[in-house]
Amino acid sequence: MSKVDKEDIIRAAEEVLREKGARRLTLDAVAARCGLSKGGLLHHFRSKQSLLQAMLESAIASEEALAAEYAANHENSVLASRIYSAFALMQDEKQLPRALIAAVAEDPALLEPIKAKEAKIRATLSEHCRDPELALLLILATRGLFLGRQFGVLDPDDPIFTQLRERLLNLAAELE
Amino acid sequence: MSKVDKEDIIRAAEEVLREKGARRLTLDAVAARCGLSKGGLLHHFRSKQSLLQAMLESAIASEEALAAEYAANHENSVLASRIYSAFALMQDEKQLPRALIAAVAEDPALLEPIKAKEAKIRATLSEHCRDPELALLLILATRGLFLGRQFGVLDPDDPIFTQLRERLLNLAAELE
DNA sequence: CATAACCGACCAACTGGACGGTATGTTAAC
DNA sequence: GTTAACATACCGTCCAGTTGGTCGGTTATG
Repeated sequence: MSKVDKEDIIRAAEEVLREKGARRLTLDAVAARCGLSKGGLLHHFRSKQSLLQAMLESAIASEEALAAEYAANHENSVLASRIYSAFALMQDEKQLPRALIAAVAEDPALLEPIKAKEAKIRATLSEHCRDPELALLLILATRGLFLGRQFGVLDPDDPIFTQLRERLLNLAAELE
Repeated sequence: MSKVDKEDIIRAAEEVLREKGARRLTLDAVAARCGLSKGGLLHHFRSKQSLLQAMLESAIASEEALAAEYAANHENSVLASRIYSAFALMQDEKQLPRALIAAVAEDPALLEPIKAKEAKIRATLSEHCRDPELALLLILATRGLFLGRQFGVLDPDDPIFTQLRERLLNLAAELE
């Protein structure tokens, strides 16, 4: 049996979440999913909350890394890098940050870190973009797509994802 | 004691949802909230799922009514009416359609009607707007705001709500 | 008109299962 | 032999849904 680490558990939790919905994201289900007993799972995460927190942090870190990578290769891309990272996160089926849904369902207070990050991004936009309001609008549209996909309201294969990705990145380029 | 009807129960459920989060949206809590026993509640809704379904339908109906009202007073406002209705729904604290969150948490399949409505709106946009892609983008930005607020990621008093509302409606007017 | 039959709205008590968390091993590495 | 990484077996709670009944009103009947 292959060793299991926290990363594996987070992946497993995301899969359970995707397949069964937030309500059925149980410790038993996650444990079973990654071939662990519940005791073993709780050895890695002391409580369900701490697992959810880790899921959120993992999602944020992924997004941050993707944005940084893009920004490193493109000048003046504060806005574009955020759009890019959101789309990249979406496409990566393995690391779907559905944690959002579960966190909101379980305890809205878990969203504090997201709220903080949100404020930071907006501050940066105000500084670097000609039209911060429009810039924010593009970010919001991206999030609309993002959440629509996470929620299953939009078909993941819908061509609008690639269409709007291009469009949004073009519009972003004009703003910075 | 005042009679209780389905509408009252849906309101009560929305209040519980807003105050305690999706995880604690229980039949007991809803029953207590509207001064009913659980048995009485289940007399009106045969199951929790059917209550959630009704909550969603109620939210959809509200949105539809608001959009229709706006469209009746404005020519060529297929897009604008949708933006208007979303903002109006947001502002109405009594009828917050948090049902979305609860539904996703409980069973993603409950979102089918929303998915269907979504497709219909997009079809209409394609027909009536000069630039359907951009129109959809505006809708998505609106939804980004909407969900951000529902999730508690955005502060309800944030001035961007009114700012972006104006901006979005102006942009919409240029498209149709 | 009286009353029996019925019905919708509602309640209190309960059941069975799910679920988060704990307590207590067991095993293997260092 | 101590610690990390698990497993097994529980416990207490919460919760959806069931059951069996009450009570007020309406309708049908004689």
